[in-house]
Amino acid sequence: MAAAIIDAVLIQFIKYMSKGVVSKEEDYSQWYNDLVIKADMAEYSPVKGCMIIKPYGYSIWEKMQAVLDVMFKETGHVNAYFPLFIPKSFLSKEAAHVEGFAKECAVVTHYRLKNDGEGNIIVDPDAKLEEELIVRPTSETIIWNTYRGWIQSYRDLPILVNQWANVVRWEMRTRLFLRTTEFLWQEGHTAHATAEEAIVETEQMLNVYADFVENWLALPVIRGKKTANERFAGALDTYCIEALMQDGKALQAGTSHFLGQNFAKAFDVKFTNRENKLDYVWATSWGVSTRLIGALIMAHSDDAGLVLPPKLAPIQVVVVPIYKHEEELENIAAYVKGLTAELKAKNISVKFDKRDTHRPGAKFAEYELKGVPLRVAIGSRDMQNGTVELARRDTKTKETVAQEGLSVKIEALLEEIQQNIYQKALKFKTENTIEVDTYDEFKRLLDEQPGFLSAHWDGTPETEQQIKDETKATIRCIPLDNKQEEGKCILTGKPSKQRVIFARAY
RNA sequence: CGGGGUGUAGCGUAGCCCGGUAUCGCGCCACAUUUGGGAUGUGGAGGCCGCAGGUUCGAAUCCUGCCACCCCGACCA
Repeated sequence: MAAAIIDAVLIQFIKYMSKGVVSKEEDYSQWYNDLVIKADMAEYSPVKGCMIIKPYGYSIWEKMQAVLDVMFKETGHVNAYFPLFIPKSFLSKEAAHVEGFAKECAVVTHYRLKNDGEGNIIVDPDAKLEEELIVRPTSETIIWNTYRGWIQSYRDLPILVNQWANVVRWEMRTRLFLRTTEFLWQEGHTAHATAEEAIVETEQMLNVYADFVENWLALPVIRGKKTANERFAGALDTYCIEALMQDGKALQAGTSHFLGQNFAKAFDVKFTNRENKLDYVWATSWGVSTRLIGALIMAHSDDAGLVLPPKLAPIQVVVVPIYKHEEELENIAAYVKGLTAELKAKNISVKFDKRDTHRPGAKFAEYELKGVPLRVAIGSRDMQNGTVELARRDTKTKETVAQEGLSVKIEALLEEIQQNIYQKALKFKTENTIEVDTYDEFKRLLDEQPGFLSAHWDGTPETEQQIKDETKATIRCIPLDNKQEEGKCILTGKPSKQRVIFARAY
C-alpha cells in the first residue's frame, strides 16, 4: 500500500520533471518563467535583459496588434513611423521627461568599427558622433519636434498618429515579457487645439485599452488615474488600467497620458486658434506593450501550462488522430478535412496534428502546455460511432460528442470558454479586492492575502512614499468611478474623501 | 554598486574535499515493436569539464588571475 503511494508520487514527480514546469504554489515566478520557455513563447537571448520572441509567442502579439490596430483606426487614428534614434539634446528639453528616463537610456556614441591590426574589432575612436543619439525609450520628444513643422493653425488639428515600434529601457532587473530591455509596443501621440479635447482623447484611449484587455485577454481591469508620484515623466495626468495576477500582485496593463502643453512648450509647437491667438498645442500619448503577453500568461494559466482565451489563441482547435494503421488515418483525415473546412468558414483556426512521430498522449500534453482551448481526438472507435472526444483546456473536462453538428458546437464552446475564463478572473479579482481601514490590517493582508487593497489615503505624496517604503505597496490608481465617502487615512488618520487602490506590483 | 551562489553534451546533473581523460536522466539519430493520456527494446552520435596561467609524470579535481550568468537588495513613467 505504502509502496503504491510512493510509486504514484514518484510517477507524478517524473511527469513534472519531464514537463519541467514548477507548480504555481511552490514558486510563482519560477512557474511563470518555466511556462514561457516550455510553452515555446520565448527564450533568453545572448544579450542580457533581451529576449527572443518565438513564433508561438509572436503570433499572439500579431493577433493583439491586428485587433488593436482596427480599434485605433475606428477611433480615427493613422499609423506612421519615427526614427529609432533620438538626438540626446531632445530628451533634455522637457525637464520632467529627462529626469524620468535619463537613467535607463542606451546611448550611441560611434558609427564605425575598425580592425586594430591585431585581429580585434574595436570601436573606431575617429568615428565619434558630433551629438550622441539615444535609442528611444519612448518617442514624445522626436515626435513633438516633428509636429512643430506640421502644425500652424487649428485647421491642422487634431493629429491622431500611432506607431508600432520597439523601444529600449535599460532596466536593472528584467523579466520575460513583463519587463525587458527592448520591448515591442505601440505608442499613440495626438495633438489637439484644446485641453478638453485632449482629455477626451486620453480617456477614450484608456477605454479602448480596457475594452481590449477585458474582451480579448479575458482579464478584468480597474480603470483609474495615477497619483503624482506614479505619473508618467512629463504628463499632467496618467490614466491606467490595472490588472490582478494570480499571486495577488498588480500589473499595469496600459497607460494613457494627458500631457497638457508640456511637450508643445518644450518643442515650441504653437498654433493660431479660432480667435486668431497663438497658443501651445495640447497633447496625449498612450501605449500598450508585449507586457500584455505576460499578463495573459500570468492571469489564466495553471500547472499544466498556458490557458489562452480563444479570441487570442494562435490555434483555437487542435485535432489529434488516434490510429493503428495507415488506412485508419486516411479514414480519419477524410473526415477531418470536412470539419476543418467548416471551422475555417467560421473563422476558427484549426490544426490537424497527424505527425506519426509522437503518440497521442504526448500531443495531448503538448497542446495543454500551449493552452490550445479545444482538443478534438478521433480514433477508429469514434469513426464507427460517429463521435469524437472533445476536451476543453479551461476546465480540463472531456466529453464524447456526435460528429453531427460538431462545428456548431465548437463555435459555441469557444465563446463559452472565453466567457468562463473572464468570469474566473473576475471572481478572483473581486475576491481579492478588499476594503481595509487600519494600517495593521493593511500590512497583514499584504502578507497573507495579497491583492487590491482599497483604503483611505490623505492625498499626500509623503504618506504614499512612507507606505511604499514600509510595505512595498504602491497606489496603483484612483479608480475613475470612485464613490466619494468620508474616511481616515490608514497611515496618518487624516481625513480622506475617497479610497484608493493599493497593491504590490510587477 | 553591496551580499550570496553557479559555470561539466541541446537541457538538467554526478564526480571536485582525497589528481589517473567524465556519471546519470531527458532530449537527439537508426531499426523493430507500439499508438484512446507524456511508449518500450536494442544499437548509436554528441564533451577545449567557463577562459588564461601555474603546480604535477598526469588537472574537471589543487593554486592564482580573469570572464560570464543567476538570486537577494538598490532601480523600475
